[in-house]
Amino acid sequence: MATQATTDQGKRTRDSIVDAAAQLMYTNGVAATSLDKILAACGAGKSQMYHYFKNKNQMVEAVIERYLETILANQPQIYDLDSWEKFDLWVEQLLDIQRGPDGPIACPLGNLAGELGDDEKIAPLLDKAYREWESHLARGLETLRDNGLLNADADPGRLAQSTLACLQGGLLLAHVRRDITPLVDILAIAIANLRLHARPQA
Amino acid sequence: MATQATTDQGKRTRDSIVDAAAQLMYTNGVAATSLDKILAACGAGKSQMYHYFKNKNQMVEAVIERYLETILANQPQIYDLDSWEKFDLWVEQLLDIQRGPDGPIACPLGNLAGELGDDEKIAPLLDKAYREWESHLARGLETLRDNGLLNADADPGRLAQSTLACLQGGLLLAHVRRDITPLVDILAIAIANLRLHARPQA
DNA sequence: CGACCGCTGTACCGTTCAGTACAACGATCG
DNA sequence: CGATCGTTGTACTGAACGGTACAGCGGTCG
Repeated sequence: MATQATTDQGKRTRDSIVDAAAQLMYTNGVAATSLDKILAACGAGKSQMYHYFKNKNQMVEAVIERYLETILANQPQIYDLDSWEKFDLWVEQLLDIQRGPDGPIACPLGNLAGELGDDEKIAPLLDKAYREWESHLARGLETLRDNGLLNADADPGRLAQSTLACLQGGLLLAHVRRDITPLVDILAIAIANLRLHARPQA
Repeated sequence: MATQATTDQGKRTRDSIVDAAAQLMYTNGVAATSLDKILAACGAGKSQMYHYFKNKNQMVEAVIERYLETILANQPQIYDLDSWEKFDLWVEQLLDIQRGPDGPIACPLGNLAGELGDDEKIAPLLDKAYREWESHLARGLETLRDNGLLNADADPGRLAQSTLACLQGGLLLAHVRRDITPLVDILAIAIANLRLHARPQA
């Protein structure tokens, strides 16, 4: 039980289960997403699901990983933050996604954080996912600092944390409000706050 | 069915049901909070619950109202924002709550927004609650503007929205992380952003 | 005092849930 | 060709779910 997929066929099956679960849980929440609905959505059977996952909780863990992968894949600019202009581009990339046809979309990690933030097992995994996300921002800021674009006494980790918090709040409010204005505004604030620590150029 | 409470006894019963539901739903999420658990927690019977509420969904609506009331009651300073110092006090009040024994606590509205943000019935109610919360901040900023402390061209509504977004993001991250640092930092950013629009004093 | 009505207790219903049991498929490899 | 093993289909279980039915309580007021 809870075996790892070894064949290509198995990997495909496992992946399609996680995909279906990720989509349904994003839209309806974890508790409201039954295993039967997931399996119906991807055409798999229950024995397959319990072949790859010990239980529903372990599937949620896989879904969290999937969320993080998707999030980072949707903002490739985050891997290339070596100038202030790149940070602007990163923000533009985020906003472009939100301006897409699916309207303002929430952060799937944030959704889970709301529902499962007090779950002793899940909360640390969400924290871990957020930290990885944040680490890419921190690395960008370190690059800026190393290139003399950021003050030496600025704390990249803490600035990255604040920037992520801004993003989360903006996404949450934009989603509930069905309007990206709060996200646009708060990202501008986040970037302006970062630039407060810009090193004056010679 | 779904009658309004008329006697004091009835009001007490209804209140205790909403209280129990609010607490359990905050901790475990809406879907994971069964009616039986709620009723067991407050000692009421099922007939009582269905006497005051049409169904579980309508109870969630009552819980949202309760959340807003509790939130505002916990930050009375929000009703008295007529100087920049009062904004600082408001932030201090928020942080004091978070430094309390229950550790970093999430925003109950934010929790529901994560789980039910795509629910056609619930999302507008959350939006409405957030707007009322935000309106108190906006009114404070308008007061500042009328008193010549805020630039005339600043938009109190939009600034209030950004401030609330900061607060939400900070609360979310602080809760998942079990550390209020992100909240402290982002509230400082939020206030600094507001003060950017302070009118230079003569 | 008796009819009314807001309130309460309890037993019950059909459905859905997470999880289990178990047999069988099909490719690979000795 | 037959054993093995990753994989899959189907049928099932006991518990928990939201919601209903209905009788009975206990004040108030005509």
